[in-house]
Amino acid sequence: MLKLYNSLTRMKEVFEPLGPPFVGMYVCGPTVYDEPHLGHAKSYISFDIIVRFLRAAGYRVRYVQNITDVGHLLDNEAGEDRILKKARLERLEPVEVAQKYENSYFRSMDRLNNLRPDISCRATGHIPEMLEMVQALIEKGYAYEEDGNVYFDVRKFAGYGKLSGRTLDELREGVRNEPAEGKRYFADFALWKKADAAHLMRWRSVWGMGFPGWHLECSVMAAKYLGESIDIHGGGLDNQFPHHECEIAQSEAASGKPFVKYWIHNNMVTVEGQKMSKSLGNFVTLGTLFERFTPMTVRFFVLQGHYRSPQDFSDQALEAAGKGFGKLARTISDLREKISRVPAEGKDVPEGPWGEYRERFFAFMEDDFNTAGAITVLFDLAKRIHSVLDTVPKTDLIQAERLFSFLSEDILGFRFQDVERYSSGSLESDLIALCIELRRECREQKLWTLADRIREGLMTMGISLEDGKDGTRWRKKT
RNA sequence: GGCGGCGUAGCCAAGUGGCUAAGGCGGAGGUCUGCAAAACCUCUAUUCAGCGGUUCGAAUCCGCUCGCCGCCUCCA
Repeated sequence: MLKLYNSLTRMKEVFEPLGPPFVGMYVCGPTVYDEPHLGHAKSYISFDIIVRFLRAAGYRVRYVQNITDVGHLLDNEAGEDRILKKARLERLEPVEVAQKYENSYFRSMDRLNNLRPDISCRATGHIPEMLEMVQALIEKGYAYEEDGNVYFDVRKFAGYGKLSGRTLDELREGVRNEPAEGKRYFADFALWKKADAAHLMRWRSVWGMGFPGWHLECSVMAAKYLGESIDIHGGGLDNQFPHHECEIAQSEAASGKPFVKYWIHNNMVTVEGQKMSKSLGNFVTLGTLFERFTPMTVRFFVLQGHYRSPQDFSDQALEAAGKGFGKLARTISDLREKISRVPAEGKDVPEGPWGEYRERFFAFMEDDFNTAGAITVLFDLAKRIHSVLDTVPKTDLIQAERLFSFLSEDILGFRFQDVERYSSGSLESDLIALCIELRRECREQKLWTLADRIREGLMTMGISLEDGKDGTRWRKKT
């Protein structure tokens, strides 16, 4: 029985999808105006785990993620948005900026081994649908037009504030900026903004040339691909208000139906104890991070925390995570060597001698995706496997490999080939075999210094040697 | 200022009313080994920021204090 924390009710609830076995899940994607960073890693790994686990639990998930490639205003008076600003700075078309960073985003997500969404949809590809929703909201009396801008009238929507737990009065106290011209009420938000010719990304509408408000794309694309009521909507905690609050208002006002059954928000990251921001100069892109830590180390690190807890990225913590991950990687490597078998696709879930571990793993995952707890089961299993590696029947080891692979690769999304051997018969493996043979002869003649030089030399090339009873084995250093 | 969250060993971190407070990293000792590495075994928080309260019983609930963080119409 899967329980998950619903931000809407602020409680853990039993997961009961609207139309099992199907699950519709929408996750707010990136605004593609810059390189992906640490926050994206934590966020999208967290949601990847949710998709993977739901599938492992038997659900048929449709995972939709948007790409925000259109105009959201910066604070400045020029009315410039992030993408347009970047386009000006890099001397690119806005579409080129969006494409460039979308590519970069997916490259990084691929390296983290996050599954691609089933539908990746761009805001700019859904302008007609957005215009329809704005029109519908005006016709139903939830929105009004003022000089080419269209605003949502939050006082008409009774539930405004239910997600973030704020009342309009509380919101008013927190107001720091003067409301924009033309708004009837301070909390009203833009559905459509007019744009002059200097604004490169603009579209024709019955209210004149303009561009859509930020919140609109998610309401429209979620409805288009998942229906008016969806099971799960995910995103960063920083988007809970106002973005998701506004999505609810638009969608529910337009459809008259509940928009989302379960809201899931992941928490934020800090860097060496500080908020990550460009102004503090501690902004870490994934490209930079991957120069120092492997994507799997980052994935392991993220999963050792909980998605609803904040997480601090520090060198010390990442290094520790890398070592821990290496231990898991060696386990499956040892296991596969022992059973002379590469992992099969579509593996079964054994009920046999390892069933207890599977149950414990699932119990953690079913409790609001407690990946940290699930990983402890993996370590227990690894320890058990190593203890019995030379004593139990091969059939048991085959089952162990299937289970370990199912839990760690399929569900947690780890990828272990980094520590596996070069394919046999390759130049590398032949050369390494030669070194090992030469070292063996040195050792027979007790030429320890020379033998150690060979071992250390290989070590500096990232190859570690391990002497065992059955001879020397080697593997790529993790 | 308003709203919300967090504070668990040297580091990371799970646990949110009741057996001996998971696990990883690090550290100590041991088995194995020419030495290593890997693996395995043992040990490493009388205690969960502090103080007070509720309870037969609290890291877990309540109050206050201290510290840190997020949101308040850019942000995963």
